[in-house]
Amino acid sequence: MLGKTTEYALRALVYVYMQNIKGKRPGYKEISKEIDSPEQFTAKVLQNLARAELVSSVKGRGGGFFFDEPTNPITLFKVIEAVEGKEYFSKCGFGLKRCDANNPCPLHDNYAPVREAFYEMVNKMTIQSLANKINKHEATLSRI
Amino acid sequence: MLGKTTEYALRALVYVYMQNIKGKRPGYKEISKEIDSPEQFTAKVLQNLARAELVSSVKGRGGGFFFDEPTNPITLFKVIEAVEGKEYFSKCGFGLKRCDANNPCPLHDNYAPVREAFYEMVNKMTIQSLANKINKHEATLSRI
DNA sequence: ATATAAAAAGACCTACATGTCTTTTTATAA
DNA sequence: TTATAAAAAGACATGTAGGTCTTTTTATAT
Repeated sequence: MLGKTTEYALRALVYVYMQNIKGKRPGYKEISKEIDSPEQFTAKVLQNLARAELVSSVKGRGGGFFFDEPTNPITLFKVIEAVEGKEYFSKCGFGLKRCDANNPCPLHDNYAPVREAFYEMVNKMTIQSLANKINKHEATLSRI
Repeated sequence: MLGKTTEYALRALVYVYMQNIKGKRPGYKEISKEIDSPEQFTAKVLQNLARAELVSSVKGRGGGFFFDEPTNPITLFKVIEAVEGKEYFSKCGFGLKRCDANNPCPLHDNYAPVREAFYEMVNKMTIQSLANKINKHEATLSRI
């Protein structure tokens, strides 16, 4: 359902947060190696996330990516919105230009609750909560 | 969530079924006009659906698209599978190669029920049930 | 038989997501 | 103050979904 770019973004931010907790600021080379993503493309994705102010970065020796306020939770929704665009959760599943409760497509009534469940899930889950699961060994970031 | 190609496929099949009920076999020109999709591309999508045996066609004068056994319901799942590929409902939402209940990604537990709800929905809904909603004026096929 | 109207087929094109390479900028260590 | 290590930036390349055009095949009406 999500594009590869969004997958890289999520994995990268989770890794950055996990390293930040340890007092480190990883660079894109380290990040891409750890999350198994294309190096240069990952750098670009992180640049875009930095521009969208979802993560911070410092250039130069000892630089890297980090969260300015690690306690300020970043929902997956914010990441999806930044990468996939604002319409991701609003466009009609049947492809109609105008589709709402008043003028529904034949999928509308059944599709809406599914999309709503997805929406609520990504608004509940955060980069921090994903990282915590990994730290508690309840989940993994590795692709092996 | 679904690609444009799948949207065209669903709208086209619903239209074909609605015309079949009236004893007609619409061609791709008529279909694309009615569902507001690109003519030649719609022809291709319908050819692929015919190859996948989700719809039948006859060439030549008076030809067009139709369902061999209109009473045999076609789930949206079958259409999605044919257009998007078999992995659509199985690939990991976090991008991990191996991700299951035993070796979960940090999204897994929360993502699985959302995907399951989508899966059940598209297995319950059929081309016929969508068409019936339109015939009962409970929904519309038009993009206006 | 022939003309016609339709789908089938396949070459080609376009836009965008994905990915790579090179150069520039900048912060810090030495 | 110079060298270095890092991100930023942007040009370039590739892959794939989406879309168009032309030719071929075939069923049917005449």
